[in-house]
Amino acid sequence: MKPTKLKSESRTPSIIMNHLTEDQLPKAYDASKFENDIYAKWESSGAFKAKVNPKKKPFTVIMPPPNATGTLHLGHAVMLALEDIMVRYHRMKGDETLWLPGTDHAAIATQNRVEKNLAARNITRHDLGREKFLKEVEAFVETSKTTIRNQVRKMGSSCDWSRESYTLDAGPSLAVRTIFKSMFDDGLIYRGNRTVNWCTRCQSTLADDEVDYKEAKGKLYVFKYDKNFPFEIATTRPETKLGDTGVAVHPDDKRFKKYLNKKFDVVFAGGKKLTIEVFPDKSIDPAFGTGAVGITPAHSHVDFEMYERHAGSKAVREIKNVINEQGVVTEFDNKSVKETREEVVMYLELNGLMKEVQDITHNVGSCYRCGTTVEIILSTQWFIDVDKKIPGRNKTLKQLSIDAVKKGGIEILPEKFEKIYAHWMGNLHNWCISRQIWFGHQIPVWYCKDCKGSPIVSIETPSKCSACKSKNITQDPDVLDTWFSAGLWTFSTLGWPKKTKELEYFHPTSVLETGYDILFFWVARMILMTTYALGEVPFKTVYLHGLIRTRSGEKMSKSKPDSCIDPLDMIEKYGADALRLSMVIGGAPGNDTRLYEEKIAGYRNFVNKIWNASRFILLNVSTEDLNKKFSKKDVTSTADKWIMTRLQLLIKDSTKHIEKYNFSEAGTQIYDFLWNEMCNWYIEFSKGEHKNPAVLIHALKTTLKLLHPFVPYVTEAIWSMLGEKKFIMLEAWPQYDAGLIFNAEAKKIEHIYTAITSIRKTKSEYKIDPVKKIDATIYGGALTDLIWEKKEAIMRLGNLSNLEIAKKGEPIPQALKILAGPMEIYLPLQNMFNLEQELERITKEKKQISSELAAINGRLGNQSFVANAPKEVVAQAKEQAAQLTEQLENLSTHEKSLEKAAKM
RNA sequence: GGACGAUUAGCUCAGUUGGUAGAGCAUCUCGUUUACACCGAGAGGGUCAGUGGUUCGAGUCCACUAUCGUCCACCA
Repeated sequence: MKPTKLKSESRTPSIIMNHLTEDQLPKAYDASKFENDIYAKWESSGAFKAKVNPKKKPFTVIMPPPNATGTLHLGHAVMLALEDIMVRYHRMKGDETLWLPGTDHAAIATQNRVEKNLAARNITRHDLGREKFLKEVEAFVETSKTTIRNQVRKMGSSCDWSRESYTLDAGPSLAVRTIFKSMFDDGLIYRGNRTVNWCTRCQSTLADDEVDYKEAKGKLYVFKYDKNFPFEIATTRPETKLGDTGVAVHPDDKRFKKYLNKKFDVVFAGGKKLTIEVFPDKSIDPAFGTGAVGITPAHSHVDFEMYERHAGSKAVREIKNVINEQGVVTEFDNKSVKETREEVVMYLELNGLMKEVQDITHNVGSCYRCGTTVEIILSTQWFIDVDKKIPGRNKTLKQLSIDAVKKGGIEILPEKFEKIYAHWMGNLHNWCISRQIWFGHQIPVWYCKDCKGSPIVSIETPSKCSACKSKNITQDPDVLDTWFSAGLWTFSTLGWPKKTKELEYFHPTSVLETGYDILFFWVARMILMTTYALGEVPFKTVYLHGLIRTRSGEKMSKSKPDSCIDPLDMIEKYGADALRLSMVIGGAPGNDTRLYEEKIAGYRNFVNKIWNASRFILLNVSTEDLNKKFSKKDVTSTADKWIMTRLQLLIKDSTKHIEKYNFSEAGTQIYDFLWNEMCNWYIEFSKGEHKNPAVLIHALKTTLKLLHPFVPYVTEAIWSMLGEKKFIMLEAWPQYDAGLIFNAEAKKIEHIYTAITSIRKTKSEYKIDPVKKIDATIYGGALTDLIWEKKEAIMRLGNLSNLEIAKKGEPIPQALKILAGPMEIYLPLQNMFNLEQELERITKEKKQISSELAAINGRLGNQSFVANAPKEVVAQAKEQAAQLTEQLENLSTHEKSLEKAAKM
């Protein structure tokens, strides 16, 4: 980026560095006047763009693509804030930094949304037909994408828009078909007739982790199929019993031994004839229910697995759906599940077959997209087999995915999620990837209507059947699970399956940052798909952030408008910088954080503080000062040395914390430095005789750079006012400089601060009007020279009318005496002096010091402590004890002299 | 049922190799002195959930208990 480019695009507020007056610099920073302009300048300058640059180290973040369903919420906002911090930091550090934005088509979610919109017009997707419906969806997605893009910009996200991607784009779609074919050829993708989770509203399958289990009250029915059946079974779903093929019991359960492997022909509700074979299975708990379980292989995953285990047994070989895709019980009266259940129960009761009905609570599965109760039905679907060895690799997909994390290729932060990941991955079985909706990547499989041979799996649309050459072929109508394409996201966005330079340079990506709630849905799928496709990890680090909750700890939800915060409202009201800080500071990685408006307002105040610190400096330095290059020689006074020392430590610590992903800690430290050390002390010092423009400017500029990843807008706004031609976002990250560390001076100046604080505190204790100036005398000891140097500041900040300074001297009667490090401070209060009050104050202080001293002496008296503790800890304790002892003696002397004076 | 996390000031939360507790907000007192009232100065407020252990020393490590929460499993 050439700095000269800036001028031609000057659309920012017309703030010119020279001749600044107070009128031109408003007292309060108004974010809304700056943010959009600054973003436009950044973007049009090309500063966000990354290119393959072998001379630099790449730093790559692929943005988790927001769903194409609509608007940005706080979950996106926190993600964008954290990623932008990482990205801006690395860019400043000099890495070639790519942050690639995109959108996810979110198959079911988006289709549902559009269907809902159509319903308002009384149209169903079937009225339109597949082609027209998809056009509706595409139109909707285009609008959503525009909305999302603008919202991502609002947050200040420095992502490379030239590489924006969408899961249904040609590139990612080709990647999807390529992987599908490859996995099919490897035997990892297969078509099978198995039980699946079925949403009767979405009319589609759901993967196991797309089912939410909610606790619900239900009934456990204990009954016999008919009078001839020898014992009772128990179920919560009597209507599914119409599909029973057997009864399983524990092989060692004596009660049922005599019935084992026997067949019973029974007549069940509605005259339904069933053949029930009693067979053994070790998974049955004899203590639960009746110890006998009716097996319904078509409507229970567990029963289906039992079917697979006992595939040789006639009892469980026949499988039939009794519930269809609409949730209608076809093997009864074609009524709903609920109605059928009632009728079956009534039948059992009327015929004396029901032994008892117990109230229980159990978990009921529901669709994570629409909340409808999920039915388990038998269906022919496409699956990924994670337990099959990959040809030529001698490992299963599951093993590959577990090893990627366990063997250290991928680090998950916070670490606790590594265990959770491993556990989940270990339990993964078949991943059902076909969905019976229209929107998404249509499965690249064609069937020949003439020869009915094997399905044709192809990357490109075939024109004829590969077996019989018939042109009478049709594509599988289903689409793929949205997470299938999302799983390819780190590399499908970089051009794969082509061997692009980008892929080689930017992949594996550096960090994947996302909410822990999609660890399984997405992160796990990415690891699985990427290690399979590329033989390398998709990312080196996974950073998981927590959920943003309301003040009372609930999940943010649009149905609760009172506590639900809209990020765009907050940006408008307080600015993006404030919103970013409110989500980043004050929480630990992976922990949920509560957000509420006062918090955001608090960080708005901080942003304003940055503005005003800068404002002070701008109004108190000259153009020449701003143009001058900082040199170490400019650091002259003790206060200068102090602030420089503190600044170096800040650079060191905050950088360390950012490197370790402790953004909250880094942000807090910079916040404290700016507000407390810069503003409350150094700038206050600078108001008098102690102004040093070079150091003020250098400290400000360095702090702004450290702040920039957190609050990009306000720092950029100020940067241009400081006469800088280049963007702050392109400045180099500050480096720790040991040459600017002045430990001795820094320590000395802190004694001066203690002195000022003690004077203020004592005046306050004595209820002296702060406006009223009083006299003071300081016996400075070793600090006497420094006190002379800072006399003006001490007087101004302590609000003194006169200050006498001496190295040491006689106690002053009728005066308050304060101890501040090695200094003795006397405040002669003349007529305000109250002996009793002063003696009381001294007693109180002595008591406090004594107890502190006792604690330290206790430790020092402990031989084990002295022998075992590190010597610097012991030395520190000794020094502290000496200091406290001295203070105590000093106070006692003072006390005695007061008493003596009183007697006279 | 299994696993994990949390419990620190009135509220929201920090506290990263164990060295003797912090921030913001809120509260109280005072104050518009050449950036900022979206401010400044000062104050009060915590036996760090409980019990025990390791240690010279524990908010921090270990064990158990209590309460709350999350995830996984799904007993029909």
